[in-house]
Amino acid sequence: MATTEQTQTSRPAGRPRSARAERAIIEATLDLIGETTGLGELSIEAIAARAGVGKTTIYRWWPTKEDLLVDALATLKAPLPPLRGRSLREDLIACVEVFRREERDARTRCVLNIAMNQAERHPRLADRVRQAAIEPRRAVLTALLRRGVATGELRADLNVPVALATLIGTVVWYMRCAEDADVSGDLVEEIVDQLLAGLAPR
Amino acid sequence: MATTEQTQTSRPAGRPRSARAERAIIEATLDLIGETTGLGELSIEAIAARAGVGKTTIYRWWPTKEDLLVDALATLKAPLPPLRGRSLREDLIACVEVFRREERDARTRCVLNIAMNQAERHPRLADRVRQAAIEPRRAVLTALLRRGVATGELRADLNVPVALATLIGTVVWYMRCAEDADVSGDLVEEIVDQLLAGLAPR
Amino acid sequence: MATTEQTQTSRPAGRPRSARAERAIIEATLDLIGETTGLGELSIEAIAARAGVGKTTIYRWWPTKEDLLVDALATLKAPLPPLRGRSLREDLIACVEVFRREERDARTRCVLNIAMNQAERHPRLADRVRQAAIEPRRAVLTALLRRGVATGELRADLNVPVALATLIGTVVWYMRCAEDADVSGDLVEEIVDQLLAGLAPR
Amino acid sequence: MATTEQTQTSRPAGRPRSARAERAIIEATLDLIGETTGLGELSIEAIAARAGVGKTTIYRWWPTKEDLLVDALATLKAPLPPLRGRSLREDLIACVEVFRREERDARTRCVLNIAMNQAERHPRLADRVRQAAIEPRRAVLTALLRRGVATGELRADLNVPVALATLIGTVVWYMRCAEDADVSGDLVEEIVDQLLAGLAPR
DNA sequence: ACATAATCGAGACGGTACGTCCCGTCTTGTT
DNA sequence: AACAAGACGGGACGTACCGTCTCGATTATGT
Repeated sequence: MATTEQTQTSRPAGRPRSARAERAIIEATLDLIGETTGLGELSIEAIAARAGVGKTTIYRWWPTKEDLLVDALATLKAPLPPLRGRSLREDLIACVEVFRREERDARTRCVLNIAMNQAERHPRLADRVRQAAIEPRRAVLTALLRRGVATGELRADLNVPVALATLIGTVVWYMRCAEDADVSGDLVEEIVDQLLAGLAPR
Repeated sequence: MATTEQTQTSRPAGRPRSARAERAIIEATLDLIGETTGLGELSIEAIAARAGVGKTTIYRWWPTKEDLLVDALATLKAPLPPLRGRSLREDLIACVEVFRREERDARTRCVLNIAMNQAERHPRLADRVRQAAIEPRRAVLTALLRRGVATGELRADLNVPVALATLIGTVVWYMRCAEDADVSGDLVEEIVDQLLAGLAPR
Repeated sequence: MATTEQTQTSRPAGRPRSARAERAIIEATLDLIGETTGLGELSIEAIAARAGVGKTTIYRWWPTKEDLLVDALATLKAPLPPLRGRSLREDLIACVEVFRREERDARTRCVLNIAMNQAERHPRLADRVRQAAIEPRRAVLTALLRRGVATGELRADLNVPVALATLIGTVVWYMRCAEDADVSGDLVEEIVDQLLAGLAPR
Repeated sequence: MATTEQTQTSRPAGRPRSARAERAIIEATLDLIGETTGLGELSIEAIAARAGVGKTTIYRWWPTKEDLLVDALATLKAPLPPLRGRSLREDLIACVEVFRREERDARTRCVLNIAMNQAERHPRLADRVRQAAIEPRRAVLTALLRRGVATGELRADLNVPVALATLIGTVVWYMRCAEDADVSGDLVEEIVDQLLAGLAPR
């Protein structure tokens, strides 16, 4: 058959993209976004310098800063919630724990920053981040809460989205705006318990 | 008593500071921070242009961008929570309502952005914003919750800071990250009721 | 007879102009123009500071920089050529000597700078300077040369303006552009003698 | 021998310097210095604007304004004095004619301005200008005068530098300070003739 | 092996905003 | 009034990055 054709993936000829450069760029982006306050302060020049790469190489593959960020943040995808235990309470605590731990790392914290603050300025970016980072956790928690309703652990008329927002919102607010901005594992349990108290049937 | 004029301390000589310029600068800053993604993208040049003012006049009074922002955001201080009604539920709803409404305006929303996201980058600014914008509301809500405990409307072992974070955090998270990022007044009631259900004695 | 009224010249009421300030301003202007490269670098701010005077006081009396310079340079008027001796040669040497000495002082040198270089840019200023500073010397020298023609010391068909330009031009060029930019009194004599040799009858 | 290509030393990597930009900058500088009164009024911003160039590009190659001026004025180097004729008189006239013509152009006139007036303020610049623009002419004229001495057309004890200053100084002074500041070709001849009359042997 | 081609780094390009300095104007209270 | 003090709107300074553009050098593929 033919000439340049390969069985499946015919490479287009020419020097192939450097995996090393790509990794270095993503890594440098994550480092710098963690030290930065917004897209405006994240400088391509600085990324290139830290990655030991020409600016051209960045612009060749990511036309806009958003594109680069989307790819970079995607790699943080998280270990995702963990395996589950046997009771609703236990599982909820485990889920929230993951959230709590991620909030302590500057890199992953900025994912939430973007999701929460950049919706108007960078809707495409915020959407992608929400899709990649928030949605999976929401799905897991939603399933969990629904299961609780099914098993009778939670009351039947539960507003699941509100319950979900309560769980996450409380932790996030506490960690970011409380006087003692630190949240211990114990506090997570307390939060979950309080929620459960309010949502129990009767 | 007398007038506001002072008897002794004469003004320091020279043309006095222009109130008009100061107002215009603060106003321009608020306009632009509302259209911006972070301190880095807020350009003094743009503020000066929009305010119809020389850059010098800005730098004369606010050495750093932070200083300017602190003063600008201070003017948003908010009408603050409203007068109170007669039941705990009613008052909580009123308080949260204020929060909800402020979250709809880009200008005031960015106050929270700073308080929640800039703590590491601009600690001085974040602290001042928290002090000026968050603390008063926290105080009011805390008093409200304590009153609820006193009157027996809330259970005695209530963890007040957690309850407070739940109230605010739920609303903020809902408005910023929920699928349908809009929150109606009804939803506010639902959130408060759910909280009360969990916190009621017994 | 009234109070503040004077016999003849009724002063216009209000605080009288400060002679001290005027002197200080003129003096400061001369100091600074001597350290400067052109009107553009002569700063009113600097003059006011050095004179210990408010900028207003300068602008009140001299609408433009040119006006101030004209007044300032006028005070340099020079002792003008000296008394004269008994021979043409002696008098010419005396005249040129004055020129030579003035060229050594930065303040008076700048008078010539303006006369020679600023004609296009500041015609009004250059004209006034020429009128005040150059013209008198030209008149004296011209009279001198004419007398020489009359007494038969110089040839009858002498082109007086050219002879004059030769005398002054040679000294100026020598002092400003020669390798050893210094001109001794002996050299002045040599220049005059050479001119006389070329202009002698026959 | 071979081509102008060099075998070993490869270019230093990176985009090469733009000849177009360099030319435009030099040209703009000359235009503007011709409309200006001194270094202080020559604004880099204006040069960049007129040249259609970023300020960076100027600062990259010329750290100071002086450096830029030196390079710019060097390009005016002049067609230099012309080929020579057969008599001393004819050659002197030709030389002075060049001088006269250059004094009519604002661009080249400012070369002399700098050489004559900026020695104290910008010694480096004045020196370079003298070296590049004055010295060659001085050399040619000096040779011419020495030849005249050798051929007996001029007297043996001639002070060459003084004679040279007389030639140039007379023309310059005449053109810059005489009442009718214009100098015709005829006048040049008259000046040369007068000089020769004074310098002829006996 | 060798032309072809797409990559890479380096770095110059035309720009924008920075924060500073000084301009010339203005607006005070004091003399 | 005239004065000093000094704030005002404006504009150029020299620096740091922006995102684009040219380079020579490198590294693969397809004859």
